[in-house]
Amino acid sequence: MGVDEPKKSARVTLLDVATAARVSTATVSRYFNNREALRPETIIQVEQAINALGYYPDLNARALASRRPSTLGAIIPTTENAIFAEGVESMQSWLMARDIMLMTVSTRYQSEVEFEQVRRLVAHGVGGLMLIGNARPEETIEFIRTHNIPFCTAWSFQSESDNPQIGFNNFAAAYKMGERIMQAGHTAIGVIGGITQHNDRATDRIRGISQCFSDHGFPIPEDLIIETPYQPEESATALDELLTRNPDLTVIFCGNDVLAAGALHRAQDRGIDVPRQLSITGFDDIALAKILQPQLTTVHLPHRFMGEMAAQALYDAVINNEPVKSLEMPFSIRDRGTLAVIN
Amino acid sequence: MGVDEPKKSARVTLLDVATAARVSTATVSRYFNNREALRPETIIQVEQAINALGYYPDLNARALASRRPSTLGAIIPTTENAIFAEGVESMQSWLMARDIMLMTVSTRYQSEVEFEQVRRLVAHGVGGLMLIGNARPEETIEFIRTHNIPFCTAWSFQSESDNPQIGFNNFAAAYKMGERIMQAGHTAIGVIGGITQHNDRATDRIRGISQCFSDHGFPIPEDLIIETPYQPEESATALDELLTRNPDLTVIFCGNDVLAAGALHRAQDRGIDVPRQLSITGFDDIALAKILQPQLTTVHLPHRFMGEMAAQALYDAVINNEPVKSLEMPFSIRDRGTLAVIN
DNA sequence: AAAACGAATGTAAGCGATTACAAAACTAGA
DNA sequence: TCTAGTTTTGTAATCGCTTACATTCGTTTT
Repeated sequence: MGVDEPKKSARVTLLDVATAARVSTATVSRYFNNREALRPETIIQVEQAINALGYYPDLNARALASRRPSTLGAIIPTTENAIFAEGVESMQSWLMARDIMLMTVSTRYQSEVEFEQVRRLVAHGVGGLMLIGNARPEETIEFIRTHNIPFCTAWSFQSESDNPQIGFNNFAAAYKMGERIMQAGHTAIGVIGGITQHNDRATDRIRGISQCFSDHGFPIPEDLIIETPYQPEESATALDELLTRNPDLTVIFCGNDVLAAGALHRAQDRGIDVPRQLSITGFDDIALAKILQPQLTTVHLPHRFMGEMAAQALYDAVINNEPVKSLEMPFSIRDRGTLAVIN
Repeated sequence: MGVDEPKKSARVTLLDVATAARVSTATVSRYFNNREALRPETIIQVEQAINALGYYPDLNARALASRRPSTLGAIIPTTENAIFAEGVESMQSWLMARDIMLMTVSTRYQSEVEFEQVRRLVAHGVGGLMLIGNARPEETIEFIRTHNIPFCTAWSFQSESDNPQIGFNNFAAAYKMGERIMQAGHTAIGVIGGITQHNDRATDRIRGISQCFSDHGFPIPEDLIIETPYQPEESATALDELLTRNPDLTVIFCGNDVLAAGALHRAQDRGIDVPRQLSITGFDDIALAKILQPQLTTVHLPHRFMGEMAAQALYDAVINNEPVKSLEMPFSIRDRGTLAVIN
C-alpha cells in the first residue's frame, strides 16, 4: 500500500499565527472576535501573520470552545421535490452570509428515519433544527426539547399545533382553491392527494377541499378522493380510477403540482381536452407548473421567502437566544390554463 | 428580555458516562472506537451508563481529537436542478450510513463564489470535497491541494482533465445522440445549449453534437446554435429565434431536459406538432422528461449511482487514505416520443 | 511460589480554539 | 514623581473527545 504516513496535514493554527505575530493566542483570537479591544498596530501585526501563513480558523474547534454552534440542521422529506430544495437553498445562503452552515438531510419519505436523523444532527453539533410539518411521533420533539435545541417546523402552519412554525395554512389554501373551482361552476370534483399518513400538509389539503365542498352543499364522496405517492405515474393511474368511478367529473383537484402533471399527462393521453373537457388544479407552483401545456392553475407558495424566514428565526434563536416565533406565510392562487369556467 | 441565563445545556459528556460506569473516559471512548479491547462485563457496564444517561458523542469534538474528519463537502451549482439534487441526496445517504455527514452548498450558478465556498467548507473541517465539472480557476484546485484535502469533480469526465473525476463523457453522449438523430433522417438541426462559460458540461454537449454533424458532412451553422440560461422561458425564446433563422429545421437538440421542455412548450404554443413537424431531444433524463407530453427522447444518466460512487471514492480517500480514483460513468439514450423518423 | 506475559484499564497530554482573570503598559491627575 | 485608573496583552483553564504510554490484573510457565 505504499506510503502510509498520516499525511502531515500541516494545518496552520492560532498558535502559529500568534508566534509569527509575536503575540499570544488570546490576542489573535481577539482579532477575530473582539477586534476593538486591540491596538491598531497589533491588528496590523496579526493581520500580516494571518496573510503570510494563509490561516483560517477551525470552526469546529471554535464552536467547541465558545459553546456557540456554527451549524444548523434541516431535515426534509426529499431534495427531489423542488419546493423543499428551493426553500432549503434559500436558508442555506441566508445563513452562510452569517457564517453558519446548514446541514441538510432527507428522509426520503421514510418517516421512521427522521428521529435517527435528528439524533445524528444533534451529535454533529447543530445549534438548531428545522423539520417539515407537524406530523411526527412526540418523542422527536421531546428529544429536541430536552436537548434544549431551538427548532421550528416549516411548510405547514396549523393553529392547533404548538410547535414554533414557519409555514402555510394548507387547509385554508385548499379551501380557497375550492372556492375558486366552485366559482368556475364546477361541482363534480375528484381529488388526487398525496399520502396523508405522517404528512399534515397532504392531510390539510384534502381536508380543505373537502370542507369547502361540503360547506357549499356538495360533499365529495369518499371514493372520489384518492391518495397516491408523489409520482406522476401514480397520479395518472389515480385519474383513470377516478374517471371510472365517475365519468362525469369536470375537475380534478390535485394535492401538488407533480400529481397534477401526472393527471394532466394521462388525460391528454386519453384524448381528453384539458381544460375544455376536464379541469385540473395543482398546488405549490413549482417551476414545472409553467412548463406544462397548458400551464397549471395552482396555489402559489413563496418557498424561498419562507426558507429565509425559517433561517432567520432559527438564527435569532440560536445566536441571540430569542424564542422561535411562529410565522404564517401567505399564499395566492395562480390562474393559468387548466381551470375552465363552465356553466 | 426576561431570563438571560446561558441555558444550561446539560450536555452529557464522556466523563459523565465514565463516572456513572465507574471506569475511565478512555474506557468509554474505547467502547465506541475499539470495543474488542474491552472485557464483556465492562462493555455492559458502559452500555448501561450510556443508556441511562442518554449519551451520544459529540462528533465535532471527536473529529478534533482524532484528527479524522466527520464531514465531507459538496458544492453544486443549484439544488433546483434535479440532476444535482438526486446525486447529492444519494451521496448523503450513502455517507450517513457510515456516520459521516455531507455539507452541501450551492453557488446558485455564480461561479465566482465557488472558491469562497471551498474555503468555508474547509474551515468547517470537511475531510473531502466534491465539485461539479472541471471548469474553474486554477487557484481553487490549488487551494484544495495545498490543504491536502481529497477531492473529486463530478458530472463530467474529460480525458483531458487531470482532476480525479467521477462523471460522464458529455461530449461522447452528445455525439451519440447526434448519431441517433441522423439515423432518424435529420440533417437540418438547431441547437439550444446551456451557457458554456464556466461550464464544461454545457460546452462538451455542444461540442459533441457539432462534431457529430460535421463528421457526417453537415456542419451546423454558428447561428443555429444558441446558448441560454437554465430556464424554460429562455429556451422558448431561443426556439423562436432558431425558427426565424431557419424555418426548415426538423430537429432541435437541447443541452438539457429543462431547455427541451421550454422548447417543446413553445413549439406546441405555436401549433407545431412535436414530433411530426419538429423533433426535440433532451439531455439528463430527469423526472420531468416523462411527465411531458409527448415524453422526451433524451440521454439518460445514472445520477444517483454516480452520487454513490463519488461518495465512496471520497470516503475511501478520506478514511482509508487511498488516492481518489477517476471513474467514467455510462450513459444511454432513451427513445421516447419527441424524436421522429423522417425520410 | 515467583517470574513473565498479555489483556484490560487508567493517566494525562493533546486537538484548535475561547475567555476568565491576572499582569503589564500607558495615561492622567495630584 | 508617584499613584490610581484605563487599555492592552498574556496566562492558563476549558470545551468533549482520542490515544500513547503507564499501570494493574489475572494467567500461564517454570
